[in-house]
Amino acid sequence: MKEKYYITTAIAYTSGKPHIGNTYEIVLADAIARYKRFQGYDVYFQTGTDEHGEKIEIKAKEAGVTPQEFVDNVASEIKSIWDIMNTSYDKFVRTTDKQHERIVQKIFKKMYDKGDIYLGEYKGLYCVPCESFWTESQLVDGKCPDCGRNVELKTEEAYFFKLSKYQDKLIEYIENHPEFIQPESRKNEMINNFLKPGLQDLCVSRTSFDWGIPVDFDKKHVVYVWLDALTNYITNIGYDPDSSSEEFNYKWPADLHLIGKDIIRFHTIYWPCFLMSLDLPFPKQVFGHPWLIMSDGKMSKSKGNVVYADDLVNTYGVDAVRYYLLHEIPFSSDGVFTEDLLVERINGDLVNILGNLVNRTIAMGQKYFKGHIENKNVTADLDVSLLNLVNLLGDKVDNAMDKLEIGLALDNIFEVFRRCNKYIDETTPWILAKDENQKDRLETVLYNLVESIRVGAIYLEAFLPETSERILKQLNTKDNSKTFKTDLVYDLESPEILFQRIEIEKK
RNA sequence: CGCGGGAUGGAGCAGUUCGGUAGCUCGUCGGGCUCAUAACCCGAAGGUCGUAGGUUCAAAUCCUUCUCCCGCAACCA
Repeated sequence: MKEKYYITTAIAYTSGKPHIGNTYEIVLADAIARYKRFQGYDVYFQTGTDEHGEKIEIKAKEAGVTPQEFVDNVASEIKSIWDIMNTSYDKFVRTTDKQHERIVQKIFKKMYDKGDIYLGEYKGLYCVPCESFWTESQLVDGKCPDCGRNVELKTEEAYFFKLSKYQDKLIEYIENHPEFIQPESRKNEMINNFLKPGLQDLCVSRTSFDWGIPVDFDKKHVVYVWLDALTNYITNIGYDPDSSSEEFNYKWPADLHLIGKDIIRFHTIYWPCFLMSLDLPFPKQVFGHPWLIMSDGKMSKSKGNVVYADDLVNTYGVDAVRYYLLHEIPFSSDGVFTEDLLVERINGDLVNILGNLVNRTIAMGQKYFKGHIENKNVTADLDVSLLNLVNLLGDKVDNAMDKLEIGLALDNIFEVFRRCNKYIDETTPWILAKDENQKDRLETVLYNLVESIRVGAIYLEAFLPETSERILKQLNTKDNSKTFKTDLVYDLESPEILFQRIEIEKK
């Protein structure tokens, strides 16, 4: 029986089209999900959209459509970008799904009955013309950051969740489970900034707008933000406060919540407290990934430096963009995006190292043996270091992926391709080809190359699925073993360019 | 003194847990090769490892000072 692995992305807020930075998360999750499947796990990979809230209500009004029409449009746009990126999610969930709404209402009721949710008053600094609440720190010179006018203290009836009730248990859990929050530096932020000073109770309903899930026993309230959004991780796999499904018991707890570093607080404080209230176990790990930023800082519409994934894919191809995202963004600090760097990675790694290697190897196979390659076992000492490297690849990539070091995993795979290029120079097949007595040695050399490339391509699947498939198709093999085999027989297809060089003037 | 992370050849990074020849990718320069997408392979130059001090036979690595950069500091997702 395969072990299950439940991975999620955060659900994307449907306020507009996601840019390349927002797209990073789904690609990262996809690489992890694909790799886990490759390792034999029974993977369930969930993503989706967060569709309620005042901001959406306003945007819809501006666009002259109903909120539902608005989110339908944006959700399908988001889904299409996830598909363009060739991501292998198992389920795309939406917070406007009827099933989700019904269970959220039951969860709210259960927490209320238990005494974890109570009716209180939300006090905030309110800007009347903008109809918005602000916090002290958001104000600019004590005035509304949007319109610059004065704000007033306003109170609104609201339901609150008793975060304070659970904070001690949460601190204890986080201290005892260092792997829970990744990267670890984020753990300190949570403990020092929020948990140690003491948690304030969280506002979980609003009466000032309508676009949300109604509180069924108090209809003028809608469920506010996090209780609606975070619960998507359980409502879509069969959780029910009365009786959860077998599917739920199998899948929960999630193995990994992959989220942006900006919402770590909600996932490592609010979410565990909600789960304690429902007597459910915590997700095993929450990874707050860094961002892809532009050379002049964070991507934003006001800066006019926004880049979209679909545009890049149209120009450079899906695997080139995936490679860039997965390779260039470090584990714990932000990665920078420039088109020059993207082109450099494409030409340097995908074209020169990988594409050219596959091309020259297959071309030689065709030229010298009409594509038919067997292992003639005429070995030499210098073969050993290539074969060793290939056979160590699995451990290295497993290791890197366990630590969520995706860029390192890719480096390990490319190390094999680099080594293959070197092996060609070491063995000089074109010289062997001139000597009829060396024919079997030549075929052995080509076999070693083809087989090494095959293993590399097998490992590439999680990261560059399309490229992996194209390589294996050119090698014309169905064998998917993860180590160097000595007894395969190849009938190579004709060589085909994997990645086209990007000429500088083209950009 | 709010909390935390970081500063390593031209660029981007690894190495710091358990002190002992400073490593990788790109770039530059020189050479080799010609199977291949002017790709590939080899070699060289280039670093006071932010600053000042301390511990030690020995410090990028341990301790302390200072400087600079970044993240977080609660109901916006």
